[in-house]
Amino acid sequence: MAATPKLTKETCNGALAAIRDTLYVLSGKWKILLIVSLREGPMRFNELQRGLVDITPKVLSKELREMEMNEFVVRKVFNTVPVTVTYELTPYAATVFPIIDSLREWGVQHRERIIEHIKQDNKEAVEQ
Amino acid sequence: MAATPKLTKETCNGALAAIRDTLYVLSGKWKILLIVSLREGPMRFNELQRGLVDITPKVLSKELREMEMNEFVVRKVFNTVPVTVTYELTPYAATVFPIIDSLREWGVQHRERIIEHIKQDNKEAVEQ
DNA sequence: GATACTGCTATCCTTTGGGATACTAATATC
DNA sequence: GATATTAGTATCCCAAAGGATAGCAGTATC
Repeated sequence: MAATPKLTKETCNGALAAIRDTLYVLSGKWKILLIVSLREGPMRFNELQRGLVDITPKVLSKELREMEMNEFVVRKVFNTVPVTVTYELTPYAATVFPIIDSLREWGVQHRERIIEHIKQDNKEAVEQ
Repeated sequence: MAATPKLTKETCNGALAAIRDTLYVLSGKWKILLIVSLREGPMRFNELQRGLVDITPKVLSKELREMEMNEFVVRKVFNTVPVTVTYELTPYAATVFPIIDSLREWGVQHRERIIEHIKQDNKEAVEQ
């Protein structure tokens, strides 16, 4: 685990470039959410679609194709009737878990903070 | 620091919601990059614009306004001639540093991996 | 023969994020 | 009086992301 470098103009520019790279690969509304879903295990196309309410097949298929190209998922076709296709995470996808976990943790705490704010506001409103 | 919960359907849905929240707050092309820039210290509008090449004043001003609303930055106006305005991170902004660091680290390693791939490809091409 | 299931693709359309360019007020400096 | 500086705003515009809807191939089941 690399330590956070001291922040100078140069390391800042390096950080900006690295972060741009990451955001580019994980771009779009769905890729991160798909990885989260697939952490439960391999899933079929329709399962993924039902899990992520509101994603249309067109978009789902596009995102999955991009994730295949980036070696995040492997697509496996099974000779059943009707065919089943599963998508599963690669070991490389596991390298983004730290990102996902930090996003999740922050989201949880952010929501708690918002709720606290609302409680505060209500209290102040009653006191007046 | 919360441990990563075991992944079940329920925790997965909770994770999805939390991550959606986070992505919503950090949405847009620039907010994360602005936080990275401001980690060096308070900066003025034009400094930020020059630092993030290609951001237009319209977009910069919009992003900064949203970040102010989310309590990520504080805007300070100084009575100089001409006026100077600085933006600086709040303590709350520091809570997203773990996200930023994970994005940066992944980006660095991803780039190294890509370069390795290219080297491999060249080697194989020569061997044939 | 109609319907259902799988995993998609095709077409069309809308939204919106964000870029380009120009412009403002207020003062100081040349 | 022209120009530069600050921190923006105003207006227009465009490309891309993504949603809505329909449909297809292949087989099984009712």
